[in-house]
Amino acid sequence: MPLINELDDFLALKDRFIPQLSVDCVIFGFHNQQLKVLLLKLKNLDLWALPGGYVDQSEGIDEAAQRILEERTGLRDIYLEQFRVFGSADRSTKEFIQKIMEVHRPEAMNDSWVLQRYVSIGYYALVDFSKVNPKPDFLSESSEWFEMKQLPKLAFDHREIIQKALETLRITLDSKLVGSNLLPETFTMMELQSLYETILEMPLRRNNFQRKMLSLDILERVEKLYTGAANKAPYLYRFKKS
Amino acid sequence: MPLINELDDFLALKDRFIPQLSVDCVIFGFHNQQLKVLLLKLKNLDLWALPGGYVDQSEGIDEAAQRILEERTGLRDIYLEQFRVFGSADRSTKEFIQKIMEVHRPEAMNDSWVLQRYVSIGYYALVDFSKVNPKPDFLSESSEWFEMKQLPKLAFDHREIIQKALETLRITLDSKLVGSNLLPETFTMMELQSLYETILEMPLRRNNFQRKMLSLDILERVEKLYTGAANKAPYLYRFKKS
DNA sequence: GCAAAAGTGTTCTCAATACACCCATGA
DNA sequence: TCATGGGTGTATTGAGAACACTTTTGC
Repeated sequence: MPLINELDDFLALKDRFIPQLSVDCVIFGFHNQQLKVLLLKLKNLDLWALPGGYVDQSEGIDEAAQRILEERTGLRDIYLEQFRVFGSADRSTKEFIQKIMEVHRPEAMNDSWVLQRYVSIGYYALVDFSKVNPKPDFLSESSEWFEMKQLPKLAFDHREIIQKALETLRITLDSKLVGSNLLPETFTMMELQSLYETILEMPLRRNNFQRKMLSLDILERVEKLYTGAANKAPYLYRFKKS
Repeated sequence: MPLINELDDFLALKDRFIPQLSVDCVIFGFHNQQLKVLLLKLKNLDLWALPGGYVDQSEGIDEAAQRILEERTGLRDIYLEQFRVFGSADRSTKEFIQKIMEVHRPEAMNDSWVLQRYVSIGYYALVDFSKVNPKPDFLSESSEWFEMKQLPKLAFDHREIIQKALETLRITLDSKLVGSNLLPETFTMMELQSLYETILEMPLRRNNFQRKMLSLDILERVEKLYTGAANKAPYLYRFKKS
């Protein structure tokens, strides 16, 4: 069984990683006017989890997060932001790891290094939904996008981590040019506004939003987009390089 | 020699702590119109360092930071904020720890757990300067306040950590009621303004500053302060409880 | 009374808001 | 030509900046 081999191989890597330290990534995407998060379905369990991993002894924590992201999405040089460390004494990681290991290798459970208490560094990532090619890791059977509003049953304290990531995203929304990472190359003003409304969870005024965005001098107009609808064709925009 | 015993005792604590994870605290105080940072002078070295420590297996990271702060300042329930993790692969911790250990126990150097690579969680703390009773730890011979503008030679990447802490403090200045932690119980408007000017490193207009602070509805006037100077006596203010 | 610093009033500016209008598109 | 949604013009509001003025204190 390849599954067991993979787990054994992984458990043998103990010395490669910094012990009791993990990285969890909240990967945000935007699709169909919805803010989405990429989650992994744990094998044989009715539980989902954030993409995560460990920090190799020879790599920095940011590189570890980039590597984990690349492994789960196929994308390089993703926009990434460290936002908080989760390290309270009563983080319920052990119970979940036990559950996971029971499914795979009950006999290896007692002395494994993964059963220790963990401190986890939270990162959030912004990706172009359409470019992501989700890949589950060896502990999970699938990888799917979920709407922020309809998250499934989550393992560990991952619901809290997602919540904190979203709060951070909201606070830094204006200063971080979030759109340039979450939207495709070109987009309409309505899509950009919809993104902001979704993140902030509040309606914005169409005309004022447009004026404000244009006044920031970060967008340039491309051609018009003819959808076939019986109304004025909107311009497509793109973020300026510089 | 008590010094050596203390170090040996400490090195024997290996299993109590989460390995390769440390906490560094940037303790800000305000005195004589100056923003200050509390630093420790490493024994027999011309180097200063931030108060720091390790996370006990049974405590959360926030509690660890609180414990470290209490040990170095004598104060409980300090205002504390996690601001960033420092974990790049090339953090120059090993060289410094070697220097420190050479001074104390050159023969214990090779296999010690403190010589490993470390990931450090940065916290900043805001304290009432006048209430702090600085105490050095067993690796340091003294504990002193330094002006932000005149920091001494610092070990590790502690200069960078202090810099990042200050940047975070600046950004969150308006939303965090910084004054209520850095100033004594009562203070003049001029002192509050001076604090803001020091943190922001920019002059503010006296009259506009006063109006803005009063309009926030977080201050209450106490009695006037008669200094003996030949001018109008300023009111003393205090932060409202609520 | 005078200098010095505290406190208040008033205008100006600019950006965010709100409301209104014009433009393009396909049926 | 009409409904629909995109784009722009303009009045209003409010916070912050800039300037001026009044008040209090000890000499």
